[in-house]
Amino acid sequence: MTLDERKKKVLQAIIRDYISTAEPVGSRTIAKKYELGVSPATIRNEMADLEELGYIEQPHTSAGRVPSDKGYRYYVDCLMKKQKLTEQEETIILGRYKTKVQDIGTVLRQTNSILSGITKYTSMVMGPQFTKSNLRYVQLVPFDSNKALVIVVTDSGLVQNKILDLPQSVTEVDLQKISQVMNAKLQGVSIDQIKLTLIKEIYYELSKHKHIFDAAMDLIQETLDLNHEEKVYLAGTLNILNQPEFRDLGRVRTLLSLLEQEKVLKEILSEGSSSETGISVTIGAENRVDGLKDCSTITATYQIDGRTVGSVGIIGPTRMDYEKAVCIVEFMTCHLSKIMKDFYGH
Amino acid sequence: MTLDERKKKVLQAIIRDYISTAEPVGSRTIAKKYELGVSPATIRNEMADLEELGYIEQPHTSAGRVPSDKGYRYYVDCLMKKQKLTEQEETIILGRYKTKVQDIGTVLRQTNSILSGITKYTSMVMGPQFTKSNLRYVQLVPFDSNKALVIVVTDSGLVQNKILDLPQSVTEVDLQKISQVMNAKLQGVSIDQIKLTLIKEIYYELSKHKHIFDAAMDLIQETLDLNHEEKVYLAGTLNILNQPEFRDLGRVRTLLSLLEQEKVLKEILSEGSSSETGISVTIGAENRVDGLKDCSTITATYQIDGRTVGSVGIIGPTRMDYEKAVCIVEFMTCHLSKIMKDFYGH
DNA sequence: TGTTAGCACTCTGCCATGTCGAGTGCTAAA
DNA sequence: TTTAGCACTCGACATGGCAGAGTGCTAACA
Repeated sequence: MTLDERKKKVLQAIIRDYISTAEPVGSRTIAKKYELGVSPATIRNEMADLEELGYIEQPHTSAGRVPSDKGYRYYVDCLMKKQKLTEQEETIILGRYKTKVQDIGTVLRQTNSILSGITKYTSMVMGPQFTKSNLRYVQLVPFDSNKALVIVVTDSGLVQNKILDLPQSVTEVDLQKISQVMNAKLQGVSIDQIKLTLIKEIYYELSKHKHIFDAAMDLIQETLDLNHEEKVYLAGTLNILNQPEFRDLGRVRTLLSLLEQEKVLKEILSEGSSSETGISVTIGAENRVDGLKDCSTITATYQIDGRTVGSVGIIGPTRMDYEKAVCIVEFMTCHLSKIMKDFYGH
Repeated sequence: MTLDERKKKVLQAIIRDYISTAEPVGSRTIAKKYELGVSPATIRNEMADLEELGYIEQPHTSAGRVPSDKGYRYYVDCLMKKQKLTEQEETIILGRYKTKVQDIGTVLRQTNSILSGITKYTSMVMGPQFTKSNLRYVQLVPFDSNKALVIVVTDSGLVQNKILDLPQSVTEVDLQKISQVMNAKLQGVSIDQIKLTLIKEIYYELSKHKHIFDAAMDLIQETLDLNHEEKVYLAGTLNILNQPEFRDLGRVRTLLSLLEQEKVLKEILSEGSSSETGISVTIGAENRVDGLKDCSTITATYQIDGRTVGSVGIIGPTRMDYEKAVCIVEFMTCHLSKIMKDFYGH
């Protein structure tokens, strides 16, 4: 189903115009603004064809045309030219990062806020997955007479902590000992795998210290039973209020309450991870999440050591500036990968 | 400026009615719904008086009356009866808490979400202030060949961490030593005070270890230069979309973008901390934050060991159900104080 | 003196109506 | 195949009339 040159041009003109004005676009406008060298009447004929093929739609008789999801899809796949950010835009973005990388959460938050600020859409960033990281360090610290604080650090820089109840008999020295054994056995192992195999070895090691054995095993179990949820950062939710398609309060509510659910954000972001090119555009009804049927998302992943560890995405109306947005998302993920590389410096 | 009995009753009826219907209330409605034993005409006279005194207002001629800020203030101070939650409501609230307290952030988040869920307003919770807590434990952990992770734990259960660059010469053993010295000297001291006096002692202690002295001092400086911002949790922002006074998108945008700024939230919450009773109601234009002039806030503080460590608040339209809301906020802070007490168990 | 009934008046919200402009589809001519 | 012309459709907007809610005022009443 390939379109002839002129149809492509008309479709492109419609989409470009609609993206920038948010108004149904008529034959006259196209003839005037985009120099196709033909009269409105001719364009009307082309438009009738395009409508029949499903690339554009008419909100009602005697209104202009509006791109359909299929139209956007064609645009994204075939018509859109891949842009590059200008030198200037890149420096603006880079300038917004605070200088020093001190912790990974801050970097992700910054990235997120820059992304939503530049694109004017809503953006999300998902951090490295805790369970897929390797354990770097475990420490049990006495907290008060009958509680201990557990700190688990992964090599992707994530730190998790929680407080455990401590059996009476366990002393500070015992905690130290347990920490040591765990570190010795578990360092460098991925959090995922720890539960399965290695605990036996710890059993063996600790069996030399009979008096705390039972208590210790409970503690280790609890220690590793951490909150495995990876965090999703969200920014620029209010940007949707500036989109004319969200002048309706009901819609705003629906979308915002979707965005409050981390589950949904993860679902959106997981879309991209399957794609080979790393960047993925989902348009309107292609979205698996109900209630996002008139939104589009662009997602991409970032890497540490070539290993995909997280993703980044934006959400906007289907009338999104795909050309620009794709290019910004791409730049941000690249840069994020680069930061990670510098930070973990191999 | 004390009102006679009947005026009080009329004002109370107007406010009650307006709170529940959000419609300007007329003399007829009051005469019918609230049994004052007089005719609408009489009530009209009373209303004219009340309007002259500034307790109520008329949106336009031939509309009913609406309470003014002054009217609400009088209601809150004099007319409102202090309610108590029913047994049943209390069990519902308590039931929403997940059983085990594992970390302080989770407790605060839960409290927040319960509060906004029950009141149907937007709620905020501010955690213990990091700088006012006492240091419980510091640990420098090697992260990779030239970085270390610092973990600082306070006795209010806050954990902060960040990554530092490490000078070449410092070994794992050195880090351990530095941690030890810091723990020995700083445990139990409030974060506020650490910077001022105690660092000298550490200087002295570490001067025995000449070879790492300079590096160590830098590290300690950096360690203590943590992010001092206390976190404010926000929940139920979308609840405002259900309030008829926010049917207007512009207003929604103004309010939501205010709520995105942590600074503003802190300003709101700080209101209450000056009050003696612990609970504080701010109505409409009383609000210092511009853009909150047609909102009311109710804030209260919670304690650990009788020491005020954080606060809790809700934001709603001035047409807020003060009676109910005050009572819920009060209950929540009491309960929060109780949780804290159990948790830190003295 | 306080309370009430009655009445004229005002303002909003709603609906029906009419008009204007934008845009289309169709047809016939170039 | 392209274009000009024309009739038609639909939404946006302004207008006017009407109903309903509520008030303020006045005069009568207890």
